[in-house]
Amino acid sequence: MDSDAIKGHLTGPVIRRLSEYLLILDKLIIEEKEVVSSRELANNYGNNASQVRQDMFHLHHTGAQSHGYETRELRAAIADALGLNVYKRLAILGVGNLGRAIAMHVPFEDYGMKLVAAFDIDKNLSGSSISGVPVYHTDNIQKVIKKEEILLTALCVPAEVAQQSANQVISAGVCGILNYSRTRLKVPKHVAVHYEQIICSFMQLSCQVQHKKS
Amino acid sequence: MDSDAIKGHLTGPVIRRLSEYLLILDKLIIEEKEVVSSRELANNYGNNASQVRQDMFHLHHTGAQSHGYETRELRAAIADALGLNVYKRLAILGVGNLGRAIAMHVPFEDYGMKLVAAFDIDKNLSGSSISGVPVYHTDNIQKVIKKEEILLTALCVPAEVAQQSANQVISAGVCGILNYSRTRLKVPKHVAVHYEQIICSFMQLSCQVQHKKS
DNA sequence: TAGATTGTTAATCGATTAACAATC
DNA sequence: TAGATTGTTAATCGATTAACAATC
Repeated sequence: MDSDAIKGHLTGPVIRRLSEYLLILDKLIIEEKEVVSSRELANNYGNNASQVRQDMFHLHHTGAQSHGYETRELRAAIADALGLNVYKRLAILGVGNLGRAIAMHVPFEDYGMKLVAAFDIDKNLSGSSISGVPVYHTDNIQKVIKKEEILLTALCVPAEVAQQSANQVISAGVCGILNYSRTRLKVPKHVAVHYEQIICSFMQLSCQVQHKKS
Repeated sequence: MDSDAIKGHLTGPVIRRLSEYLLILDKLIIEEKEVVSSRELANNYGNNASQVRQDMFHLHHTGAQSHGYETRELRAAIADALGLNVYKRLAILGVGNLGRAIAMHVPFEDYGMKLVAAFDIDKNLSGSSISGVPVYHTDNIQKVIKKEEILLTALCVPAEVAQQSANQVISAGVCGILNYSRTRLKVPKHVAVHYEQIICSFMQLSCQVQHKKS
């Protein structure tokens, strides 16, 4: 397969946009729209048609006629390029409000992931389930991660225990962490960490709003 | 004040990094570290010293001696540049798990914002409070937003009602929206929208992990 | 055919990194 | 002084935008 070679060339910004196009396409598909032009897609996303076409170019997606892209075909091409056809097994650490929100409302199955476990330090939660997934006590992190062959983890624990939790899941084989805890993590080079500092998004918004006014 | 002129020149990527530096500095300050070098800050954030110094340059922050930056001074300079000294009043729409998580765990007060209201369509929640903030029924959005002079809103409602909710808050005067609902919004030009598509962050992580392996 | 829209290259723009003299 | 580290300019790199021939 040369799709691996293609994927290897996608840069961060392109990957991000492709994933956002995917959501837009899914909405269009539900609306039974069969064809979409680069211009329409750009209007939806908020960029310009040139960039959309450039992104398709990176994707090597040539299945387009000269009157737009087939929504379903494009959806499949993007999903393939992002590797969503190879299901990734996922765990959530911390079943507070945030962990719960993610477990319950993020449609992992539609986008190449499968939530298979959740962990919490609260013993009252052990043995319960959320969104059809068992909640384990944090004592069992290593054992369950290995047994369930979990690759990705969302860290929704307090900052104080985040590094320790990260260490545990990494030593059990996790190689991708989405970090919602308000702290920077030290991890080995083979592990990818994405930081989702909610407060930083608020600051960014706040800062931009202010300029518009003045 | 020329601080406005400075702020106007900060670009998106710079603003984002500055806000992240702020969190790192706060950690260092708690640890009673009084001076930090561009190299140390870069190690914490995960970029390089050159970029850190370039960011300080954009900030016009010259208060540095030739053996590092005073953590407290730098903290203040960044907060000033980001406009965090002018408190922004904030509301959360949707008190589900996500809205609750944000209300309870995001330290707005430390970063120039003040949460003053929450809204939910569930009448059982009306009149209750969360994190010391009253929860109103969505029928009162316009009235309360105006009365409380709310500028920013976090949208934590289901996709189906997101556009409608956005319309309401915008017409009441909100000019910045942090959108956690899985949908694109159509808004007038004077309104800033930041998209936080959680599923897209997972896809990005998943995609990158895959390449590291192959 | 005329019109719409793509695929692709080239031009522009902006962001990151490197380099180094100046400073304490 | 020697060493560490900044401030700032220049060089590099990458991402976005523009342009337009090719296609249906």
